[in-house]
Amino acid sequence: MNNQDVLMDCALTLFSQRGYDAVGVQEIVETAGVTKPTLYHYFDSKRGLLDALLRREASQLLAAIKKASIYEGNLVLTLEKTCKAYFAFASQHTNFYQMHLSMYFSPPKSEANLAIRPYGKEQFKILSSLFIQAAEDHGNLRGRHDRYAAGFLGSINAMIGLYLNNKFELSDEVVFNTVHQFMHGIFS
Amino acid sequence: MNNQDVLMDCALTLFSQRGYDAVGVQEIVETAGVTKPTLYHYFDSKRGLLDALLRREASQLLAAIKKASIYEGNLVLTLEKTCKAYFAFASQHTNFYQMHLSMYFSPPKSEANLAIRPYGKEQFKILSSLFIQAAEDHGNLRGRHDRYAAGFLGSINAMIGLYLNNKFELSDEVVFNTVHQFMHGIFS
DNA sequence: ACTTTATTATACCGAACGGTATAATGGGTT
DNA sequence: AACCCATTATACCGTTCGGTATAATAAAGT
Repeated sequence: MNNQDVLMDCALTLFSQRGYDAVGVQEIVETAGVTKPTLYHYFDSKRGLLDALLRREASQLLAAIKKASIYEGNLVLTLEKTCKAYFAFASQHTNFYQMHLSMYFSPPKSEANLAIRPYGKEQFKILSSLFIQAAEDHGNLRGRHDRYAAGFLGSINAMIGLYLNNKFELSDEVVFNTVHQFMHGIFS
Repeated sequence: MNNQDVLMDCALTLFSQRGYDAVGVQEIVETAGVTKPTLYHYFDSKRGLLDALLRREASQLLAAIKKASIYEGNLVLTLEKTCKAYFAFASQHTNFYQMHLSMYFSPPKSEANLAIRPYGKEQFKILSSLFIQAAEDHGNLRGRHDRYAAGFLGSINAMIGLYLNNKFELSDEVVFNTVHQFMHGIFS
């Protein structure tokens, strides 16, 4: 395993637990067992390390969501696939999803938020376009794709939040419940 | 206006835009037009300033939610009142709600998260108990109060997130839609 | 054996960090 | 006028911040 990946892995662990600002470069390189110039050899700056980390991880998330959210006429099925993709990714990349969440909601002018914004926009676009496509078959959805995308993602992240706090597992049952509730509400 | 409040207001503005870690004590006192010892006279530390700020603002939010979420037999009505209380507070305390959101999702061992955790727990307890009470009238809700609390709060915060990004206003129509969608799904 | 090239270690930079010691203020009370 | 006391200003503490200059090292190619 090369030092680039070791550095990114260590940075990911530290960032996900205490945040980008609170973790110093010194601590990262000590954890990785290398020295500072090594870090600056691979990444030009602390921010460069974060960007590389996002490129490596967030692109995987986006690819998974993009693939899962292809609409083929069955909205429930597509939402379930998408929700499942989120849950699977969050389970397999727990640290990264924690960091991703914290960056997504971080203050608008913070370094972390500026770094993740493009990926957030992209994520939102993917979900929005899903609801736009679905609105062609279900006219009563029309014109609300932004709200639906935000609401659906909010529901998913609420469940992942519970998972990250060890409240429960992200089973297929939770996938079903999340989507079913989104589609039909809590009563049915 | 006394310097305590001026300091808290300035800190709030700065924290909400760039985050607790990224804002130095020096910048806070300069913005407030005072000097460092003044800050340390009123608050023992930077963290003490944050705690005082949370005491002042978050307690208002909790009080508003607590009052709005009293269940009196009509779940839809109670959820609408609660949602409206969130929206009203977020509209009137934009900066604080932005900071509150970012702290709520901040890394689990970050200073910000440790500071807001008790308020987060309390908030969650208030919403949970609402669904527990409602389950006495609606048996099919039973045993899922955690998921409902998280999901409802997630939906609310998703809308407030859109509002904070200037996507739209938090009108009564959005209150109705948010609650209605939570209760009956996106189709009806 | 020699050179090249990628990678690493040591030591340091100025600036900003959170926090504090000391003493000068200035307004109200007696 | 004398005093008190809350509040403030100046100047500084040691530490850590992100970042870098210089050179040693080690492996690979010729």
